[in-house]
Amino acid sequence: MRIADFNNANYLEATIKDCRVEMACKVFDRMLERNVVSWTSLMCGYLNSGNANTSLSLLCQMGGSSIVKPNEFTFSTNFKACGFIRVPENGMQIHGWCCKTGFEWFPVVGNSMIDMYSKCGRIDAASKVFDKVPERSLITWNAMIAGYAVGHNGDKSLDLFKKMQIQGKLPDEFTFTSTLKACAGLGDINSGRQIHGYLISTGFLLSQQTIVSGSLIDLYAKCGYLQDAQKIFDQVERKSVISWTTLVVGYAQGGNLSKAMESYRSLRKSTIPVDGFVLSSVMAVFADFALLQQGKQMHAYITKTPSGLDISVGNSVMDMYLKCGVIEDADKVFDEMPKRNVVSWTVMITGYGKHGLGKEAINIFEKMKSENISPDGVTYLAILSSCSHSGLVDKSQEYFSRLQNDPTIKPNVEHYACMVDLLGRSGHLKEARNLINNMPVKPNSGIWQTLLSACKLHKDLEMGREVGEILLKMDDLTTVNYVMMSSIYANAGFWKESELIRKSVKVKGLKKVGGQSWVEIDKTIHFFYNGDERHPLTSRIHEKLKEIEKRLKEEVQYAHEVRFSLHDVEEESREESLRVHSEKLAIGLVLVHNDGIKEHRGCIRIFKNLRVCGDCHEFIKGLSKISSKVFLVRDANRFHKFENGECSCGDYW
DNA sequence: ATAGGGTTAG
Repeated sequence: MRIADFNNANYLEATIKDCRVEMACKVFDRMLERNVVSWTSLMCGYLNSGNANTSLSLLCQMGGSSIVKPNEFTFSTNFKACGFIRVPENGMQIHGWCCKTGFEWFPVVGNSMIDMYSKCGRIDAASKVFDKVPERSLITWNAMIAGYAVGHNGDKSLDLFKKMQIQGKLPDEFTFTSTLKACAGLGDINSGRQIHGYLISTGFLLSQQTIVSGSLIDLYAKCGYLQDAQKIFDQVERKSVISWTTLVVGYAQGGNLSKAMESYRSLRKSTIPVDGFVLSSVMAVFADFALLQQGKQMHAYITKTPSGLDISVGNSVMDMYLKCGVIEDADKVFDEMPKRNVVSWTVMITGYGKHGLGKEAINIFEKMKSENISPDGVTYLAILSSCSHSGLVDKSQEYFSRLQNDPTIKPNVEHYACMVDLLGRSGHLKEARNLINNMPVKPNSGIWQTLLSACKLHKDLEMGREVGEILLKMDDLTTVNYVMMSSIYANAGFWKESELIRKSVKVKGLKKVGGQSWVEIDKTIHFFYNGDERHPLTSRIHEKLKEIEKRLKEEVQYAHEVRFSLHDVEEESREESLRVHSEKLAIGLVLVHNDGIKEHRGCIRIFKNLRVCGDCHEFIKGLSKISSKVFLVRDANRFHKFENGECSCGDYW
């Protein structure tokens, strides 16, 4: 078992390994004479069983000894330990120790330091070490190229790849896999194809087929060339579960659900056992598509399979239940997990937040401490957005200052965007603007979009104009940016400007994502576009919707008015809103289907890829009242639970 | 006893 696999290994295996280390430790304790080799061996033992912390504390003990001194083997082992558990602070200390003792000039030490800093996300520190290495071996180059590739500096990986060849170093299969990863990250299919060519001509594609093909599958899949990915996959003689996972994820991320499932089924038919990686990947597909029945079925399978105990698998099951709107089942999985990590807690906080259960999300956040798990950047994002979904302004400011005072986390633009959103929609536009101006990170187009939608909500034409200009300079390809600007002008009565902007969208030929909703009935998923008439029951659906609208007008004074939602980041265009929105069609189908059934249990679950519009929101509210049914709608942003004429979002979304 | 590569969950 490689160290990197440990997190996902099942517990039985880990325990066996642990027992061996325990025995080794007893032997070590009874040794009369312990030299640097016995110390280092023990550290390696712990590290290989995933216990990096123990290795580091042994190094500490060694530091207090005047008899044995660490050597280059000891240091590189512990750099690996630091990289494994991502503790750059410890790594830097050991780095200093190496400098004092002169070990920094040993090739192994330099190489492992580059790797350590890269794995800890300190890419600048890694490159400083790289620059100082007196004699760069192939391993040195590879470590640095890999560091850049995983750290989203793919262009630098490719630069180094060229440089090393100029200096006469021949790349090997390690170099190729890292540069392929760089290409995949950059979406640079041309460089990727070139490297594919090298791999064929150098023979590495055949000699290292399984791993190298894995990188190629990932490259083609990430760049959207699924046919090429499939072709490579088909040619691999000894397919590994990794190749399979890469392909499944590739199809899923390309939106091709049926191909993703087809690949997974072919893995199950093969003799290769599934692992935690592929299980959590497939479960994530069910979560995103809200396929509750299939998710449940797989959950049942997971409980019978060894890797079902992996934390990441449990986390993905929880996330699936939450994204399907079944909080109770997620709770149960969470409570019964044998071990939880920071992701487990974050999944729960995010899930509760999206259901508008801000106070419960806060409870979960505070409970983390009892298990000695510290929040990370994503956890803070989860709690901030939970507060935001529930309108808990004070609480979110409290958590934001906790985040700023947390020395282990650097707030990123997403954190600031969350605060800008909260300030902006509560009407503190100037403060929101100031926050952007004074934050230590570079604003992206997303944060300006957030501020712009707040300007629109509060009808601040002056700031809206200013922000719109900044935004369109950064991103003139996204339709919603124009739509928002146009409606800010329209709201202020500047019809000409408004129309001008709308026209420029048409001239540029920008496209937007179409609205799509779906519903699961008796294990079948029915998808609807806006104005979709493909469903065989379309005429009955339309009749049903008309009947409801008539009753709504009579009974709850529902007016077919188009109310602008707060975040119309994904607002559907005017033309589209004249057609029947997809969520109404999905609801219509459920009601038509239910006509033949006397009793139906539970709530009706609808899913949508964009945000629900104001009109549909009012419609479902009214429908929940006159029908005495509960509707749970997951849109792109959060859940809306419609019950007795009211929505859990409090009309504020 | 040591250093570099393909996949996963928020």
